[in-house]
Amino acid sequence: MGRAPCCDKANVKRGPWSPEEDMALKKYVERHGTVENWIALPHKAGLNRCGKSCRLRWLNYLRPDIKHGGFTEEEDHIIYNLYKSMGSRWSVIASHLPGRTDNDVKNYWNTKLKKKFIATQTNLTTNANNISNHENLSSSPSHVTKNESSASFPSMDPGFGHNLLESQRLFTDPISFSLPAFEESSNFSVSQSTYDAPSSSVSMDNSYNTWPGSEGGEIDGFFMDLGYGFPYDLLNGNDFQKVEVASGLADFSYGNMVSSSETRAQGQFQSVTY
DNA sequence: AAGTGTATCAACCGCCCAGAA
DNA sequence: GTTCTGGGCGGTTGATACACT
Repeated sequence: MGRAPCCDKANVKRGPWSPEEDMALKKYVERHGTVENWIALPHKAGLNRCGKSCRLRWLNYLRPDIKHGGFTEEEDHIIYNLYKSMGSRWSVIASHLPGRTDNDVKNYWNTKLKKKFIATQTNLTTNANNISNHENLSSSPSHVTKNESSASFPSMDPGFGHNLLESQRLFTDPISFSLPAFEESSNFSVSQSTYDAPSSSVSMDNSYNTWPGSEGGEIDGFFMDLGYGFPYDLLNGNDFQKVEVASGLADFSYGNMVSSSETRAQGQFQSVTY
């Protein structure tokens, strides 16, 4: 059996709402507090609109507690994490973001965050693919020129703390960034730290808030900073359980955050002499 | 300045589900 | 138990703005 349409689509106005229509809808809802029957509302409010359209207009635009645009970094992180864990359940995701609607979140994801997500995934894949390139460099001459390194080294993923243009720029210009600062306030522990640089032996300082050699401007590198704050960064934006440790690169484990001894994230940094 | 491509976002479409009849 | 109805949701479209050539 077919379903009866909610309204006579041929005889209702469609398209953008006029300020007068907005006013009429707003007045009606505010006067009645709640709407018991959206289908009946247009007639009562004197609107020549489909009831569903009225509901959508109210929920997504006219509601007084709605926030428009200007998503914060924190909101980005929440959306990203929830999307990773539950997929495109926009209404559930939106319920974690006061003042945001499912439509808003959905649009924001589709137009902006998805690109960041794809960039992240692509970058991680590129990193993995470049590992062998990097290993090959260990037999290269000790000084790596900027051009050579651009061709051979993976780029830094700038994470969600950076805008997309910056992400894209870094992606194609892998040695133009500075080392990200480590924060001390994490449970992160370094189980090993080895790295065979073409020109020198480099290891991570065990206090992990400095990158040995960076002061001299000779070391550049990347870390899988996905923007959640270290070390949470490395747990998200990638299937942490399945990341293979890159041989010959820095190798870290997160004993306090995961139980599996096999669970590791990879980090790597490169030596570049300008 | 004009034409074209791209990004953004409001709005619509159609399906699913729960509850009422 | 079946049918009908409205609410809710995710996917998609289309108009507009903006950027680029």
